[in-house]
Amino acid sequence: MLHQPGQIDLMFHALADPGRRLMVDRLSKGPASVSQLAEPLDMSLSAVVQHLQVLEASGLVRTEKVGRVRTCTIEPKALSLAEKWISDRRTLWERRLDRLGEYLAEQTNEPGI
Amino acid sequence: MLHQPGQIDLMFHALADPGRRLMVDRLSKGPASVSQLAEPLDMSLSAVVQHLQVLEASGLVRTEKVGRVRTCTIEPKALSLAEKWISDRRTLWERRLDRLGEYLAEQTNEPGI
DNA sequence: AAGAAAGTGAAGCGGTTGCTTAACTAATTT
DNA sequence: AAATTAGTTAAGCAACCGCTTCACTTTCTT
Repeated sequence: MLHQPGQIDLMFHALADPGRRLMVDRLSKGPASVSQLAEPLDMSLSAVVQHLQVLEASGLVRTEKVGRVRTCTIEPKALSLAEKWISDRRTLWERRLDRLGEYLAEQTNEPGI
Repeated sequence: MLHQPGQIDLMFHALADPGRRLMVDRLSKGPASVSQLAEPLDMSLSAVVQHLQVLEASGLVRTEKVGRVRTCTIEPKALSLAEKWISDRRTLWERRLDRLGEYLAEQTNEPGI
């Protein structure tokens, strides 16, 4: 997956919509056609196609059309990328907290107190 | 169609904006005041405050005002929650892929072929 | 060949978002 | 006490989003 600038923007934008997250959730359980994706989604098929375009543009979902049915699958590498963005920030903060804890422990164990 | 958004909705909505992600990024390096958050952000202080409200409502950022300065910190537990949402879906898919691989290997090693 | 199924594209509409400016409060400096 | 700093709130506006309907194509099924 080529990591062009803006993919993170596209992915987080794509994940911001509850309907699209529901589609990702469905696809995490296995491939599905557009109609299958639409089925639990109280909206028109057309709306689902539009959401799908957003997901595909973000790289989170890959689709292939065979005959008249388009089959959709999630792209785990793209999911990892979003996951990593969050994880990187979280661990940076937690490392900072750890250093602070060590420093405080050091201070209170100082012999001169 | 107004449905009560849960924390996951609020968090992914909050993370969808590049400016807010930049604020989270800044806060991952340590606490900051509102003005410090605004400094690299080519927009008015007022706009930054509004972004901050979105981040705080989502639980991703905690703030505390002392005197006239409000200090902001990120909430790693909230970050983990978003991280876990993605991770859960990704690993579900990857486990599925693994099972499929095992099945295929079994089939091609079948003696009767 | 006729009809149904699966999806696509365009136009349009109302609600939401991100931003601005301006007027304001409260805390700190001078 | 006056000025400055730090932030807050409200009003308003342009752009964007999610959705609908309708017209359409392509691919199966009968």
